[in-house]
Amino acid sequence: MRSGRRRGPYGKACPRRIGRFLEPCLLLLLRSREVHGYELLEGLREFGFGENPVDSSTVYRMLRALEAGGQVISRWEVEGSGPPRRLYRLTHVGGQSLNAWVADLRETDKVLHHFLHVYDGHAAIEYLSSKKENSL
Amino acid sequence: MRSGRRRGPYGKACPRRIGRFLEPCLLLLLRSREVHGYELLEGLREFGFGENPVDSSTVYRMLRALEAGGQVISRWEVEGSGPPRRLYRLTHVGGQSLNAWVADLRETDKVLHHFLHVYDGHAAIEYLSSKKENSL
DNA sequence: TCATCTATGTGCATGATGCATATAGCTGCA
DNA sequence: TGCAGCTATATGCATCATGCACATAGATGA
Repeated sequence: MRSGRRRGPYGKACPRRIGRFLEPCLLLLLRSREVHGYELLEGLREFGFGENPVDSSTVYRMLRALEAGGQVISRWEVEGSGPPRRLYRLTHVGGQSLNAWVADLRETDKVLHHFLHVYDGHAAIEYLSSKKENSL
Repeated sequence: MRSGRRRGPYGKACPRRIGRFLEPCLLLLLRSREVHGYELLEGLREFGFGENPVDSSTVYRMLRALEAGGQVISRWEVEGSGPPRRLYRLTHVGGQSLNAWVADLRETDKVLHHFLHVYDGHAAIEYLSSKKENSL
């Protein structure tokens, strides 16, 4: 019980990830070139979506939402083998959004480090030292 | 637009936090002594819930859920001034849960660092180098 | 022909969380 | 005396992110 996955809010298993982490990962993967959704599913493995894979429907829906928000633009690629692919590329707005995400994620990183620092006993909990007189 | 908060999934604003980060924070704050909910609201400011405060209802509901799961135990404190307080303390199960959370959060930390590393251009995206022949 | 892989997409359910609101005791002020 | 405000806990409702089941459809190979 509780080994990498939680007794999930989502039926069987749910990874403990950063909230909406999928969005900045897609933006980052799209930064260098045009990619289609199915290929992004593979690229996401690199960012913690390997052990806890994200569902394909979530990726496709997120891509359509990003396009609706002007962060990416898509075009159909009908040539080549297999069913047609929708190729996405990042827009200027999407690049700015990625930058904003990164700024937030650096803050998240600080918070996470502080939490682990306190857990490891290297820092006291502030409200405890300021309210020590209450119960000690 | 998009400055620390998102055009929210939640009406006005929603912080980009670690998923369910509230739970391990409460467990960590309860590790050292008995605390009541209202006091935990103040202690949470230390863990990134200062700029984007968590709603009190969320904290109280989480505490009841933790108690239902045997991770904390509560008792009423009727003495003292003000309305009665429900004092919570960590159980052994809760301590184990905290340890499991920390293990997961260290993984989250690795993923986050990798993301920022790639963003800063210090690492290539793996699926790009392995599939270069596709479009380049 | 039929299974399988690639590729995209919709419908539905659930969990996490914010907002509004309720209750109630206590404090202090006018 | 009454009322505002603080402490403290709690419920109802709405919304968003996400997983699961399922649908569609071309290509490939047995």
